[in-house]
Amino acid sequence: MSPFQMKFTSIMMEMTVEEKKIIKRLDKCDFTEIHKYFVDKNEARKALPKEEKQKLKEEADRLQEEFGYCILDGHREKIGNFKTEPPGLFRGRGDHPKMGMLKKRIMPEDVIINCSRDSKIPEPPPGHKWKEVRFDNTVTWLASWTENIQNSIKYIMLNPSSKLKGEKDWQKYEVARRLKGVVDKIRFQYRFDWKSREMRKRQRAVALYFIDKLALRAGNEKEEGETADTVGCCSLRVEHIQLHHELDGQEHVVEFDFLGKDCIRYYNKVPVEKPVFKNLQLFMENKDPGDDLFDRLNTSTLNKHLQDLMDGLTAKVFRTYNASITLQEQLKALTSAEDNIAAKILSYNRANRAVAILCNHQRATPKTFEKSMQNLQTKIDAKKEQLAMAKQELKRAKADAKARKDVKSKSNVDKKKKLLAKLEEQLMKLCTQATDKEENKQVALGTSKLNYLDPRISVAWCKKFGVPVEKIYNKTQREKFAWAIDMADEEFEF
DNA sequence: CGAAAGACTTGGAAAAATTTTT
DNA sequence: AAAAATTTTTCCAAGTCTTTCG
Repeated sequence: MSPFQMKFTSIMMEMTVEEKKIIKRLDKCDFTEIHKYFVDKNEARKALPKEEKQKLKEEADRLQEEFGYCILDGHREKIGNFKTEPPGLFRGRGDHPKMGMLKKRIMPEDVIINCSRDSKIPEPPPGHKWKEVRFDNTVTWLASWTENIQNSIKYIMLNPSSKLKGEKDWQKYEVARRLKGVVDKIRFQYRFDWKSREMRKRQRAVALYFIDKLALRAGNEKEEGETADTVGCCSLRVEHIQLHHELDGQEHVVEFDFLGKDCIRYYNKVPVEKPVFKNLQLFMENKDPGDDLFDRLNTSTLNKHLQDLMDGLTAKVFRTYNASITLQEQLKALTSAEDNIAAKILSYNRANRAVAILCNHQRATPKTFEKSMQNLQTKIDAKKEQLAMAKQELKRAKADAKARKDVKSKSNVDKKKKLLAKLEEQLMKLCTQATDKEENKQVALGTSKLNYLDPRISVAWCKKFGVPVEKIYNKTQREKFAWAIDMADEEFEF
């Protein structure tokens, strides 16, 4: 049974009286034919002749050109998502209570346009009207509508390459850099608060320790039954941790096991400082598994406290700070100036990976992983064979040169030496690739690279070690991080 | 004040595009 | 030139945090 056959009430509601006469139970329906119809349609599109595909692409480009840009403060800026989302079945992630509900088509009558008073106001499609046209320059969105599944607002906003988003991004990292200046004090403070007479403070201090040490998310409370059951730091429940006085030779170990954002599992066994352990025991006393671990704490009181410690400080700043500082430290520790470019890039990826692991950015093992690993191994074996051959040839050439002592045979030795060196370098590169791939099997690097790592750290590293920025950031990423590429020299320090 | 609404950032998977291999 | 592998882009949410409302 497909996941969607679980939840059909919203579809039943959309059916006409006539349809309801024919279809009484959706779970008894056979959908294989309609499924096949869409699969075939997809195939047909793929099999289209070249010219037809070209035409389709041109049409898409035309749409992008006409609707994909706006003028902000006199500059033409790219829009991130310039189309509304099409109707369809809501999937959601993990065990979502609303899975399979019908997502309705967005009509012009649902859409609010936000633009300048003196701009050319976009025309609604013929025969339609916008819900509203407003001129609010205190917000950044260009259009919005309310989506019918969660009843939340969706927005049309600018692309990350825009000046507006770039400046916001820069600000974000500047806040994180300010945290660097006060983090020692804050750490001292929360250690002190572990002993507070007030339970409220103790919980806050332990939670903050987790957020800082383990890069947990804040964990806002969620409306039950509206979304999948996931948690962050403040919303952890007793059932999500287990205490071990001693485990695998370590003392005071906390075993975390819970579903975080997007239902990604967080599993970790962490030795903690003794007062934390004692406090956790206290927090768990006389509670059921389903009870809140931090019953005297929520994200808004935590953030209020953080605001008092530093202007602009919130829980997520710790994630940004710890991610960026980790990248910087790891790059420093792993990079050697005398390495070749491939080895330096491996070092970069490893530093990036350390951050992704800290932030728990996981991915499913790619479907083709095993095979592609095997292919790589085959290449390595072939290269090794070539190398062995080249070694023999060099040996022979040397013997030959020794016997004949002429110019020609000497230059032949040089040639063989060069070949050998080239093959060795190629083998090294392949092995490096294999290592990188294996270590990256279940780690997703993209999110940290895009959202947590101050791009100036990477740019400075590139400049310092002579690695072209294109090796680290692709075109889109370079556009997003244009501000940093512009700004950072090799001396930049986070 | 707490709850709801609003605005904006962060997230992995799937689709599409591009590159490499056969 | 087709197929396979890899990289990039799109998709569609799901979080965080701020503002507004009752």
